[in-house]
Amino acid sequence: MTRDEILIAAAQIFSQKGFHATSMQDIAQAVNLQKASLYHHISSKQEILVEVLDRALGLLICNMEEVMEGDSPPDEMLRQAIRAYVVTILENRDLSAVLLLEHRSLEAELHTRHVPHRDQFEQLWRDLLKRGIEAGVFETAEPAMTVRALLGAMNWAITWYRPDGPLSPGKIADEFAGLFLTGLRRRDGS
Amino acid sequence: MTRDEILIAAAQIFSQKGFHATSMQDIAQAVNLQKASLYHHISSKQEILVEVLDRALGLLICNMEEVMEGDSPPDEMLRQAIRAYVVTILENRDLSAVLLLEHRSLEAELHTRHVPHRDQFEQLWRDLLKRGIEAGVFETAEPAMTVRALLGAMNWAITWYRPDGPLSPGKIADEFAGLFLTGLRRRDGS
DNA sequence: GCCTCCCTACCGACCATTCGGTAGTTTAAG
DNA sequence: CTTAAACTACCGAATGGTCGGTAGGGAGGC
Repeated sequence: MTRDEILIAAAQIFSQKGFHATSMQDIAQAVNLQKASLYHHISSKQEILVEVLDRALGLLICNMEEVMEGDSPPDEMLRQAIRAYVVTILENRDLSAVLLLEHRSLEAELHTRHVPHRDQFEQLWRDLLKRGIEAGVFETAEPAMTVRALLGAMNWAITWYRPDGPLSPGKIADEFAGLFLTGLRRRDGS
Repeated sequence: MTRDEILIAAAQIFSQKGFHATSMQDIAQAVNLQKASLYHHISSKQEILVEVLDRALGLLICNMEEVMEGDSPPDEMLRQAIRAYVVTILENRDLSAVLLLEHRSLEAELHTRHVPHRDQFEQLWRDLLKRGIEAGVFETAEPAMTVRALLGAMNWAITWYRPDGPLSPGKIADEFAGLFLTGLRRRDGS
C-alpha cells in the first residue's frame, strides 16, 4: 500500500460524499487497511485534503501553462485553453471535484495559503483575455467577470458530466469554445 | 422563535460551512436555543435540509415561470430569464448556495425524490432554447449542453459574488446575457 | 375570582454511536 | 537485528437525537 493509492482512494470518496461526510474508516476500507494503519502513511485527514488539492491544482496549472506558452492568436489559444481545461477536469474527475467543491473544508490557515494559488490560476485566464482584447479579437466590458462566466460553465461540468454519456470531454470543450466565441444568436439570417 | 427563523439561520450556516460540517449545536446557538429545543420545531437535521432545498427551488421556479409565460421573442425572453435567475440567486444567496452545493447531502430516498424537480427546472430552459432555435433566432449544435453551460456560468456566481463588490446582480446578469447571446469575438472588425 | 387543565415552548441531562487520532504490539522482508 | 507496515485495542470529544420535566399563558367550569 502506497501513499499514492491512499490519496487517490480518498479523492474518490471525497468527490462522492464530500470531505466532512467521509470518515477515515471509509478511506481505510477502500484501501483494505485498518483505520489506524492509515496514519503510518499520512498524518491527518486535513493533510490528505491538502495534498489532493495541491495535486489537482498542480495538474491543471501544468496543462494550462503548456497551452498559454504557445504563440497562437488569442482566439485560437482560447480554444486550446478551454480544451485543455475541460479535458483535464473531466479526465481527472475525482481530483477536480475535490478541488472545485471541497476546498472550503480546508482549515483556516491552510485555506488562506491555498487561495492565492487559485487566484494565480484565474490570472492566467484574465491575461489571455486581455491579450485578445488588445489584439482587437475579443470584446467584453468586464473581462474579469467574463473569465468567471467561462470558468463557471466549465467547472459546473464536473457536476453533470458522465463518462458513459453521449458527449466526450473533447466534444464538450469544442462546443463550449464555439458558444463563448460566437454566441448563441444566429448570424447572417437568411 | 419560529420554524422560519430556524430554517433561515440553518440555511445561512449550511451555506457557509456545508451541511455535514454544521452541527445542530451550531444552529441552536444561532437562534439562541438549546439543541433539544430545536426538536420541538423540526424533527431532524435532514428535515431542515429538505425544507431549505424545497424553498430555494420553489422560489426559483416561481420567479422563472413568471418570465417564461410572457410572449417576448426568444432572445429577449432569454435576457429576462437570465436576469430573473441571476438576481434571484444572488439576492437569496444562503438558500441558493444550499440548493446548488448541498443537495447531495440529502439521504438517498429524499435525494431521488428531489432530483426530478431539478430536471423539471432545467427543462424550462431547454424549452426556451428550443423555441429560439425553431424561430431561427438561436443556433447551437447541442442545446442540452448549451443550457448546462449557461446554468453553470450563472450557478458558479454563487461562489464568487460579494454584495459589497463592484458588480450588482443586475449588471452581472446583463453581462452574462450579452456574452452568451453575442459571444466574445469582436464583430465588424474595422 | 379562582382553580384546574392543557398546550406551546423550552431546558438540562443523558444516550448510543461515531469521530479523528494514539499507543503498543505483531508480522514479515531485507 | 532492524525496520517498515500492518494490526488490535483504545481514547476523549463531539455528534444527532431523546427523555422527563418545567415555566407560563390561555380556556373553561364553578
